[in-house]
Amino acid sequence: MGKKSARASPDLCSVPGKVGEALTRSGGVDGLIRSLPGDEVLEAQIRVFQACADPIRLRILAMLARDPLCVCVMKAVLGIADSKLSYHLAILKKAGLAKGEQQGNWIIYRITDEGR
Amino acid sequence: MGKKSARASPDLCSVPGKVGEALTRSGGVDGLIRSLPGDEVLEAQIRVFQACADPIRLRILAMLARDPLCVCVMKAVLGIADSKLSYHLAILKKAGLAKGEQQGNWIIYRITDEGR
DNA sequence: CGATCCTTTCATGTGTATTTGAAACCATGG
DNA sequence: CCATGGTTTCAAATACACATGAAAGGATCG
Repeated sequence: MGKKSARASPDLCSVPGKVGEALTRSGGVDGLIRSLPGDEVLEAQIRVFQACADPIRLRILAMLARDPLCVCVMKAVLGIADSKLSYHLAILKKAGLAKGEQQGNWIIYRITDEGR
Repeated sequence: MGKKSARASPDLCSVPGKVGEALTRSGGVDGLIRSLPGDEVLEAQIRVFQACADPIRLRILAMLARDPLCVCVMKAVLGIADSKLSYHLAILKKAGLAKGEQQGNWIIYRITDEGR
């Protein structure tokens, strides 16, 4: 029994020849499902891609790739409000692309290896 | 006049020594602004990152990286509605990460070099 | 301690991405 | 030409990311 599917197999009775062959080679629909990356892996990747999907954040990364900078300089370059900048920096931090380090009165941000 | 800035220079009179040196080396705030990527470049990058920032689309790319597939197989693997799948495929196409080619009754999708 | 500068948090408003189901489109076979 | 299976388009509902200004935190210096 059950040579075809664990998941309710929809009308896959007929697919183009080449696709069918490749599909069989990959272990059928079930094999394909198993070969996909798990949720945790996906979430980590998405956090990075999502973090890079914004013009302000890309500009921040471009700046930090040159030199570590404090928030006030980045603010001057980007011409945006403090809170806005802080919001984007937090996203970059959570994605592991940048990190900030307190130095006296300032916080110096630098890009991480991952971010580069 | 204007040795300091085209853009209204906010209080950059005092930044931490190291940051100040690096900033000078990079041509000051204005130099930094000029060194940033232009809007068109950013938009293209964002389209790609944005396209990758979704679990369904990442799974689609993972599948297509193995073999070209028709929509019906992807639908079976992902277990989502047709229209939803079509929506995500359109985004991947627009970002240049995948392309579809009509073959008889089916449309075979394959990953592009960029997508890989 | 009080003042000041740098930075983050909060609450709210706004727009854009995603979901969903119905309807339309397209190619094939009877 | 009509019926059918595969795929996309459309319009309306929902969710989520981003923007904004006010308020709060933290460190330094007098």
